[in-house]
Amino acid sequence: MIEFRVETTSGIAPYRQIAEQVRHGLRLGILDVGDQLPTVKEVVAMVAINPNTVSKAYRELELEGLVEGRAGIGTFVTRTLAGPSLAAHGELRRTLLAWLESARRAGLDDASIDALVEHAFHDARQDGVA
Amino acid sequence: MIEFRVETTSGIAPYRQIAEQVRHGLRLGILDVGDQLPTVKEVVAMVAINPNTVSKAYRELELEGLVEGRAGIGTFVTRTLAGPSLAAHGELRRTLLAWLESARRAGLDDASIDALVEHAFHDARQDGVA
Amino acid sequence: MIEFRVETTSGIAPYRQIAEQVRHGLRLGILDVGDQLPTVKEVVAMVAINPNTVSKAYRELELEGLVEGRAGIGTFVTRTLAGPSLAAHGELRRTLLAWLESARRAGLDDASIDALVEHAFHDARQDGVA
Amino acid sequence: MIEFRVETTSGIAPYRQIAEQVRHGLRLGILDVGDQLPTVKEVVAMVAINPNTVSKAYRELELEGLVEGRAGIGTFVTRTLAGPSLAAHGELRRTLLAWLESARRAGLDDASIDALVEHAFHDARQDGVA
DNA sequence: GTGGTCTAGACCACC
DNA sequence: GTGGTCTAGACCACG
Repeated sequence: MIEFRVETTSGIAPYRQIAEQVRHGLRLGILDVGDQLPTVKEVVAMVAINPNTVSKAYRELELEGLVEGRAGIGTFVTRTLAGPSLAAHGELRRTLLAWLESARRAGLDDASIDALVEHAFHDARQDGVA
Repeated sequence: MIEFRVETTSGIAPYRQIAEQVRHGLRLGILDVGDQLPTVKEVVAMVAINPNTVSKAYRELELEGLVEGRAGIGTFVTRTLAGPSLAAHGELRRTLLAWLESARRAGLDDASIDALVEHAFHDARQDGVA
Repeated sequence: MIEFRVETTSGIAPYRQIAEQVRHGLRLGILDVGDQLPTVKEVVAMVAINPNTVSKAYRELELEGLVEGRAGIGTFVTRTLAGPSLAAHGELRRTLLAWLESARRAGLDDASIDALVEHAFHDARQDGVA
Repeated sequence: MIEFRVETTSGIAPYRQIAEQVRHGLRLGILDVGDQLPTVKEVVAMVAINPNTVSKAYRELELEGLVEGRAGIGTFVTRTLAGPSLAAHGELRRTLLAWLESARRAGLDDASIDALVEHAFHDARQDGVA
């Protein structure tokens, strides 16, 4: 069962965080077609937010055609976002974690790592576009 | 001169995006003590947002003691966030860009890369905490 | 300015009725790119429903990429659904109204006309599919 | 035997869709006094919904005095909604299908046809009322 | 003032 | 019990 976390200090609307975490799960193969999402009540118990906020996230995913709510049963995945590249994730993940470890050893804290990553990715995308 | 970008679709308040980009610049050594931030007018010309929004971002940074507004002149950096680890950034950045390149070659699109990175980092932090 | 109507007896959720009427307007050329939708408050004054219900309709349209809400200004059309067939609408509309008139003269009430239309259209779609 | 269809995406409660389709049948002469409706089990096999939902639709029709449930046997039509205009339906239907065909030839898709029909009918009723 | 979001509580439809 | 919807009231970000 996928687990949700909500950072109230991030400035990102909780319903967006929930929806994004589902999309990430679909992309990483953690969630697959037919899987059931936690019920609204279960999410509420998990992260202490209002049921309507969870419903809003699920409704948005439903409009995107990713999940389907079935009254009285729950909400289920109807489409995955995982591509053929999924097989490569394991190796990439290992390399990335190794990089993270080296950054930590070099004395970078989480905020610095975030800054470095976001900056590098932004530049790379610019290059890709150019 | 630091450049700002604002993603209106991200769901993050524009003033937060501006402030965060300044903090990143301070952390990465792109901005240093004494440097002048773009004036409100310059930012407005750069990213097409309301001047009040820019002022709000600068005010927040001033409250954090990172910058100082001098009436009629501009806003200046008073404190940096770059640590001793700054020297290691160049090498880390190169390795990270290489990783990014390998992810692209493996067929991952931006969204998948985001998902992978966020997931790996979250796990790593959990481990660190544990 | 497009006008909304909400039938509370139809069994269709009001927010769906609002959204559908906007889509129809986009399809019939009544609404075009750049046009402003009524503000939430104006709609509330028009049809006496809760502001949140209107927001829900507009948000759904925004997720579909049809409109864009700009804080402090209003909600604006960003994409039309009108196709090249738009030019033919005038003539088709006239013929359809003539048919309606003949049905009325033959003694059909609104309910019978609805039944006849829905039945004919359903059959026609089946044939089209087959 | 009348056939039912249920659109789960329409936002209309399934029990309303079933009941409405029976009323349409009564209006178009497809169902007549004495005819038996499909049993709940048959409907369930036809459209894959919960038996309770079918029962609710039949109960509503019974309250309207249109059908009568006979325990252990089935549900039977007790009143028709077809008027004297029924004789004219054939010709009207043919003309309507011809109109539909011309709309298709003009390049309109189903959604555009829906928009045009609903808009024209709404206007016509307004005129009639006025 | 406008849209965006969250909370709280309620009712309905479906299983 | 589960999701879907509406109402009411509140706060925030933006212009």
